[in-house]
Amino acid sequence: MEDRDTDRRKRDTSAKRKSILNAAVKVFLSEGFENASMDRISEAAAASKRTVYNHFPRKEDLLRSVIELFEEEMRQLKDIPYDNSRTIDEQLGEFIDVEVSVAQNPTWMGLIRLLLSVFTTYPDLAKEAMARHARSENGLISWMRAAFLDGKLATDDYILASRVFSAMLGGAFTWPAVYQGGILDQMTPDFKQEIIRTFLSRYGTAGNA
Amino acid sequence: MEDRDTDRRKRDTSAKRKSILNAAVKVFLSEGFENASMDRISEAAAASKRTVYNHFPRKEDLLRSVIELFEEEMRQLKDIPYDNSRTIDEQLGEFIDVEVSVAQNPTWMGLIRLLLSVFTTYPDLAKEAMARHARSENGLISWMRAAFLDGKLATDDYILASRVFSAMLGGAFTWPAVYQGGILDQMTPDFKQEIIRTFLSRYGTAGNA
DNA sequence: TAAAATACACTGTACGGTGTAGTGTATATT
DNA sequence: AATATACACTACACCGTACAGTGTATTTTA
Repeated sequence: MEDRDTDRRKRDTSAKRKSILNAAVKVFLSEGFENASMDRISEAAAASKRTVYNHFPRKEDLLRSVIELFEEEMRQLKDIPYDNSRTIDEQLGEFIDVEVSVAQNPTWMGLIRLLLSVFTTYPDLAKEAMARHARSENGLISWMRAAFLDGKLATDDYILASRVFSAMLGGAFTWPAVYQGGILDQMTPDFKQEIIRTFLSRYGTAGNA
Repeated sequence: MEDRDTDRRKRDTSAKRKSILNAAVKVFLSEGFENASMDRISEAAAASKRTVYNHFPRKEDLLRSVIELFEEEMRQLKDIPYDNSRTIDEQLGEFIDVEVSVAQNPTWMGLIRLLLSVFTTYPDLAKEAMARHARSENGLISWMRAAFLDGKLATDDYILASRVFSAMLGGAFTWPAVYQGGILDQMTPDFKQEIIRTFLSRYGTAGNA
C-alpha cells in the first residue's frame, strides 16, 4: 500500500514500439491492411506476437498509430513560411516541389492508398484523419495571407486563392500519382511552370504575372 | 459423335448474372472487397453460392467485372462535344458539372475507393483499369483542340491546356470527394466560377477571358 | 528484482472454394 | 402428345486454411 511512484522502475520500451510501427508500415504497404497478419508484422519487427499485442491491443490500434505517424511526417513538410526576399514564382515552386516529392515517394503514396482503403471498414478513423488533415492544410493559407499583405496577390480573397492553388497541386501531382501506378511522367518541370503561370495569370500582380 | 452444334439449347442467364453483379457492387461498397464474403454476395443476389461461382469462378473475377461495369458507365458521361454556338465559359462549366455530379455520387466515390483499395492486392488489375481510364479522358482534349481551331484558346498547346484544366477538375472536385467523406461543401458554385476564371485568365482570348 | 519480452500452444471463427444430389423447364425428338 | 435431354440453378455439406486474439510459463534485461 505504499506509493508506487517511489519504487517504479519502468524501462524504455520506445525502441521496440518503433520497430513494431516500422514493421507495420512495411507490411501494411506490401500486403494491404486486411491481408497483413499480425504474425507477419511481429516477425518483421523481430518481436513476439505477444509483445505486439502488449503495445497495440487490437490490429486497429496499430493502424491508427501508423496513420498518425504518417500524418505527423506529412505535416512537417507542408509548412513553408513566406519569405519576401524571394520571388513568388520561386516560393510557389517550392510548394510544388514538396507536393512532387510526396507524389514520387512510394511509401507516401502507399500510405494514402492505405488510408483510402480503410475508409470503408473504419469510417470513424478515416473521418478523424481527414479532419486533422484539413486542419493542417493551413501552411498554404498562411503563406497566401502573407503574400497578400506583401502586395503580391491581385485579390484579397487569399483563402479562395489557396483553395485554387491547392486544387491545382493535388490534381496535377498527388491525385494522378495515387490513381496511376505512382510514376509521374517526365513532363513535370514544364508542367510545374505551367501551373505557376496559370495561377499567376489570375492572382499575380504586375510584378510577377 | 454427331455435330453437337445442332442440338445446343442455351438459355438466357443474363438476368441472374446482372443480379449477382449488382449484389457484388452493393456488398463491395458497404464492406470493402476483402471483407465482402461470397456468401453474403450470393445472399444479396438471391442466388446460390454455387451459381455465383458458376458465373464468376473466383472472387477476383467478380471484382474485375464490377470494375469494368463501373468504367463503362463512367466513360459515357465524359464525352462532351465542342459547340461553337455556346460560350467557352458555359462549356467548361459543363465539364465541371459532370465532374461534380460524379464527385457527389456516393456509388462512384465508393467505386473509386474500391479500385484504390485493391491496388495493393491486385496491381495488374488496377494498372489496367487506370490505363483505360486515362485513355477515356480524351473527350476533354478533343474539345480543347476544337476550341483552339475555333480561335478561342490563347495557346496552340491545347494538350497542355487540357492537362491543366483536367488537373484543376480533379484537384478541385473529385480528389477532395474521395479523400474526405464525399460530401462537398456549399461553396461549389463560387468555386466553379473561380476555376473557370483562373483557367481563362491564362488560356482565354480577349473575347472570353 | 521487477518490468518487459519471449515462446508457444490454443480457441474460435470466418471464409474461399468444391462436390454432389436433386429440381424445374424449355427445347428437341419420337 | 409423350418422352428425353441439356441446362441453369439450388441446397447443403464439406475441406483446408488463415488469422485475430489470449493465457501462461519462462527468460531476458536494465
